[in-house]
Amino acid sequence: MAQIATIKKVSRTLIATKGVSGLSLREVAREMGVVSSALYRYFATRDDLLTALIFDAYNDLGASVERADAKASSESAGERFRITARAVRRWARRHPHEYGLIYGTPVPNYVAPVSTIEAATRVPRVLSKILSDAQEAHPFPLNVDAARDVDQFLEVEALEEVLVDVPREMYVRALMAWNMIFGFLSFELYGHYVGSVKNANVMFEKVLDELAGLLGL
Amino acid sequence: MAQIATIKKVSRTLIATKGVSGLSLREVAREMGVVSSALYRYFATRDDLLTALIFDAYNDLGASVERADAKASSESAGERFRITARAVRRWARRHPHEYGLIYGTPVPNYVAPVSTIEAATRVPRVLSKILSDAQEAHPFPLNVDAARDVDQFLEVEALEEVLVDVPREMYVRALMAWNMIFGFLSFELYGHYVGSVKNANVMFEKVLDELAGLLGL
DNA sequence: GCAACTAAGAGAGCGGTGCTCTTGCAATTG
DNA sequence: CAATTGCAAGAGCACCGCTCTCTTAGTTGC
Repeated sequence: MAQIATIKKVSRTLIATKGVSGLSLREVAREMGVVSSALYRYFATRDDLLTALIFDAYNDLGASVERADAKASSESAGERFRITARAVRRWARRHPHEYGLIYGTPVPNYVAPVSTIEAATRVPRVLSKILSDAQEAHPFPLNVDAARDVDQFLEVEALEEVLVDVPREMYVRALMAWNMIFGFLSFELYGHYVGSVKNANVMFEKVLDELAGLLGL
Repeated sequence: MAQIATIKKVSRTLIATKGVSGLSLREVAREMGVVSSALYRYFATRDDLLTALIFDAYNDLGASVERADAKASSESAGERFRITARAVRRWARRHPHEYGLIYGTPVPNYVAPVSTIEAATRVPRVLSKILSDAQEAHPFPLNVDAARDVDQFLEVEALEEVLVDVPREMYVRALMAWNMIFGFLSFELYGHYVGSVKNANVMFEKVLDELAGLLGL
């Protein structure tokens, strides 16, 4: 196996057990039976390795969600929304540290490269497709006022690339739903539901119900 | 000044400039003109120092929000909700790294002590009071079904201590609103709105409008 | 078939980290 | 005055990211 792939694989298992702050190049090297300086031939810095892992995590999550939606193509829009949202959650719970890598506190001075941004839109794209399909099937009565000034605070040109065929009236709620899903997972994974939510599975379904209502699904 | 207070103060300025991962006991000691081992008399470990800072951050945020709500006591419930939510956001934007300390990726193996949990409920308590006041003033028509099985997935006994006089029918939406506010801030502060939201001030107001609608405010 | 080049790891070392343990000093107390 | 206590200093351990030079193994070109 190419060394780069091995390094990333070992790093992922290390992150899975000790968290991202517990990832050290020296330990990766030790695990590989190689001296630490050898790794610098493949990753100039620890942050470069993290960037590669972030990129992979976005794509892994994106692929999982795309797969889930593809399998649910015959379902109703509301069901597809729930299925894909559950796929996001399942991935997050299975890879909590990789989730933290992409949706937790960013490493200081980290600037996402363009390729990462691209990978990060895969989940929103899936949710967007469901919205536009639903809107096409039976249009949801929308408040036209909501579309008037969205270009004042949203990057409509960029959003149109992701929210294809989604009416502008829905942009705010669509962003909210996206945000709510990941906000929920952060709260769940980071322990903010301890003492208030005892069955996150059920609570998540309730949240999905509310979001579906908000989105007219 | 007591050494403990000095250590925390220096730590806070250090965190503000270099982030939480950039906080080192040795640098704190250097800044104080003292040798690093001296600090271990006051904090047995770096994590203990962080725990103290987390506790302070929760209380600082809680006090800010309580103050904002107290000043808005004559306003309508909807306005109070917006004012306190804005206070949360203002605090988060002014103390992004302390925000990360409490709502970002937790340090591995970290377990919040009871005192911290108590401090963490100050914001929810304020939001809850607004809800119960509004419900008292003019009751919001609630779906009684929503109250039926909440004890199946929520810690109703513990929640009743915080959500005082808030009808159970609203528990899910109340938790969602709380979660949405912090989810929004995490997205805003951690750069997930780059490329989609260009004016977070306005977007936040739109989100508050939606949440107010959801809560009947 | 041999020389030249290249890819990849070894090893030493720098300055940094959290943390421990022993030592020394100074103030306070009995 | 003697004893105790509080507090900081200093040395040192094992780890970290990262840099630099050196050696080895393999490949290429003639």
